[in-house]
Amino acid sequence: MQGEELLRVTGDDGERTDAARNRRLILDAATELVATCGPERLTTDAVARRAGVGKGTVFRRFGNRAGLLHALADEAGRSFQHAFMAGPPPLGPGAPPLERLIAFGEASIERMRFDGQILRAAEQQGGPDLEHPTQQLTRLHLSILLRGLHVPDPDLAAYQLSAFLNAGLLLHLQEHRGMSNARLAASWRVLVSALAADAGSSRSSAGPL
Amino acid sequence: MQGEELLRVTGDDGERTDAARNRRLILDAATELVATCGPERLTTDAVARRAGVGKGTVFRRFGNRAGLLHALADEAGRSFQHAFMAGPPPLGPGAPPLERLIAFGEASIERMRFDGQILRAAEQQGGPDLEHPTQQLTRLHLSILLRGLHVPDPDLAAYQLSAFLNAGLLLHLQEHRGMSNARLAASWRVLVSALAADAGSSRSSAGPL
DNA sequence: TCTTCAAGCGGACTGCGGTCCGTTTTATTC
DNA sequence: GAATAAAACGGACCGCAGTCCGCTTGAAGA
Repeated sequence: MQGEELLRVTGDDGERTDAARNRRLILDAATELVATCGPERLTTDAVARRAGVGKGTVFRRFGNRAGLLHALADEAGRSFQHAFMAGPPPLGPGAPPLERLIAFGEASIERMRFDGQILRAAEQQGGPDLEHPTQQLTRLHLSILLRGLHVPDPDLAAYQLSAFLNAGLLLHLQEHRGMSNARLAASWRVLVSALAADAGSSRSSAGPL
Repeated sequence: MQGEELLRVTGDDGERTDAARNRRLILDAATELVATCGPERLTTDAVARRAGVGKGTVFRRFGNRAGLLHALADEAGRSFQHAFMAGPPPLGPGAPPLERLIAFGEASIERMRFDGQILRAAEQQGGPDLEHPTQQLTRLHLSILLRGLHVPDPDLAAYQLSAFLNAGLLLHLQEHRGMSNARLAASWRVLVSALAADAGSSRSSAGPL
């Protein structure tokens, strides 16, 4: 009967200390297992066993296997996020939009070398979660740059462009089709340059860029 | 010791008659079940039971659940394939490449209304199979049209464009983001028109289209 | 410190995808 | 029609994702 909805500030977040500790244990265990056997062999049983927690705890913290993989992918991608949001140009702020877009694509393609496996595993587990915060942030970044180029429907164009940058496709082209990063980057450059040129020319009939 | 590698022609294909009969039984059973409960609730056990065959038979014929879903999707998409390969323009042959590209995108977007569910289910089952014959045919079609527009790397550009036309993305935009088919089609038109204009202008400095 | 109870915990349990292997069917040859 | 070998069959079996529910822990108020 006393203040039903009382606020408990226990850790950094509204998370109990044992819960926070277990979250870290699980993430660390998962990271080790991925490093050992690759993401596709990562079983929730193994993670729970290695972390010394019950299986239910893994699912409580991360919802499902996809959530766990996304959490791992996010940790891996944090430095990339920082690079395009606050790092040096042309990837970070300071360069003109088209150059930043080109740099973003090139960096995404390069990144597959390191994070591709985990990103693909996260994507393929139950269909890519297009509304995951990381995905949203990526698209927000793209749409701002596209708006800077005066592309007609930048939000939707951001979906289009990020569809091409997904890990499943890029890794496939690199591994199974043997395409070089240079070739992938060139095609990306053609695509975004075409969008930019088209938008520029339709805005003022003789737009130079 | 007698002719080890002897050729047996038993049915239309190199398939035994019981095998062919069971393939049809399984496909019919799966089609009915999909119509009843939707593709995501389609279990291989249920298909086998309904078809009156063993579970092993389902897997022998179709490899896995993804294979079965792809087979269903292919049946559903056969008329679409025919439309863009041999139907009336602008989707079929006879119209200029840019118009056919635009029509192809519009038709793909419209198609989701009918085949979207199955296509998405097939995609999401174990990651989209980019080298599935149907996918290859789609990209071949796109790359031919793109080559007609003198786009630099048409094979790769076909991958880019078909990435945007995948069912998971289109259905998400339609259902979860409430985007109209008109809006999706408009953005598609912008994209391919930009590619065409860019390729045309770089080929001859004052290309009119 | 003691009480209270929401939050967290964990492992047995369920359902489904996929495999395995002994049995049956089919087409061919003699 | 009998023999034969390959192909197909089917259901018991296995591994893993995800759920459920009774038990434990830890934070807040008294």
